Amino acid sequence: MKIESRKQEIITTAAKLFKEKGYSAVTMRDIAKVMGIKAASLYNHITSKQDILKDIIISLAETFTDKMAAIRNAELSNVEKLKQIIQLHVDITAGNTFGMAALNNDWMHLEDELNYYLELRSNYEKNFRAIIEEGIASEEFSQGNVEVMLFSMLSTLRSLYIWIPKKEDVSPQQLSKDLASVLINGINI
Amino acid sequence: MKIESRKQEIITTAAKLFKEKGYSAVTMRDIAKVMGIKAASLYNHITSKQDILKDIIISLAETFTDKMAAIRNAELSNVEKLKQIIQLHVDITAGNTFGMAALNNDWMHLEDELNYYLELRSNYEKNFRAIIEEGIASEEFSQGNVEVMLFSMLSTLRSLYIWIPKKEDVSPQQLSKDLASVLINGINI
DNA sequence: TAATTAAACTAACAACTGTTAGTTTGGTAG
DNA sequence: CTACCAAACTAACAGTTGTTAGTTTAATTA
Repeated sequence: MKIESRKQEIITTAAKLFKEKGYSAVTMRDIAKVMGIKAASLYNHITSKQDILKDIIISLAETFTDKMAAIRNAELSNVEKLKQIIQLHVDITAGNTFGMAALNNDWMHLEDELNYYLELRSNYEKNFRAIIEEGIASEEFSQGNVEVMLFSMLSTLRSLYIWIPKKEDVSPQQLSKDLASVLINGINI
Repeated sequence: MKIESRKQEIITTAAKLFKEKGYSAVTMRDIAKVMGIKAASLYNHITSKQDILKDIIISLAETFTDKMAAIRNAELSNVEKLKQIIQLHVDITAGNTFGMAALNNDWMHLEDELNYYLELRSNYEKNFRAIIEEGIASEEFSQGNVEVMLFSMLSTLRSLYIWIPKKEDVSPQQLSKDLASVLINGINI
């Protein structure tokens, strides 16, 4: 269906603009202008501005939730699980920095799906926390403030959308490796 | 001057709303409603919406720039400098989570002062990077990807405004300590 | 008491917002 | 050749936006 691909073009364009200025500051006329058409023409393909935001955010959030569940249930050491989480973030973000910006900055503008999104995020964080706790229990990780560990790693991974576009020369593979090194071993000698 | 304190009330209220929905989604009528007055009355105290944003962001950015310069030039080990940077972020953020949210999320909506802000931020990052590089040269820090180290620490520190309000029971002192431990030593055994 | 003044008010503006309705265009399939 | 249809268009809407102008209120000062 051609309508699908045109719709996708609109969503991609919108995500790019949302990253620059945020959902609220982007008008339908802005999106249309970038695409070289009039705002009213957008409605041949999408149903509303809100619908664009939902399409960008929910699919990403569901992907994270699904992959996290797979990692959590895998037969792996907790160190290995952590490395897979890092790779998950790097891979998804490298493939869609614009969408990740919206996920991080514009989720509060979701209307119907806000609670659903919050559930997904809460579920994700719970699994992340559990992996850290299990890693401490198995003496893979040091005893320390679990919340600070979680917060620090999650902040870094969630900020990748800012950083990756500035370092296009770095491969996702190398970045994952370096990130794992810093997040797990710190920076001391 | 009473006008100053009333102006400050407006700025604080605005910052609170900016944190929730972002600068663009907050209207002058929103701010006025929270203060129990009409939107037009705000203009007895402030000159424009843009002026509120500038007041919130620039003062914070200048504080960071000044304190960073002081730390950089201090007679301290690089480990100690890093710990002071961490404490700087924790202290300022704990004292003004709303303003820090605007600093992080709404800087792109600055008009006249956008370039000035970008210079301050660039200067800040340059000093931060230099401390890491000097720490590696003096063998205080491990050899590793400097950009990833910088990015990871900065992402964590910049996200504090999200995290601190959720953990009101933790003292800034304790948080700085735990953060330093995780950022420097990582989470491994 | 009279004058001053900080800080609120009402009313209005021009521009912009997301969205709808109905129409035109140009290429493709029967 | 005709019918169809995706995808653009023009025109318009009702509501919201930041902001200005001029006015009222209530407390303080001279």
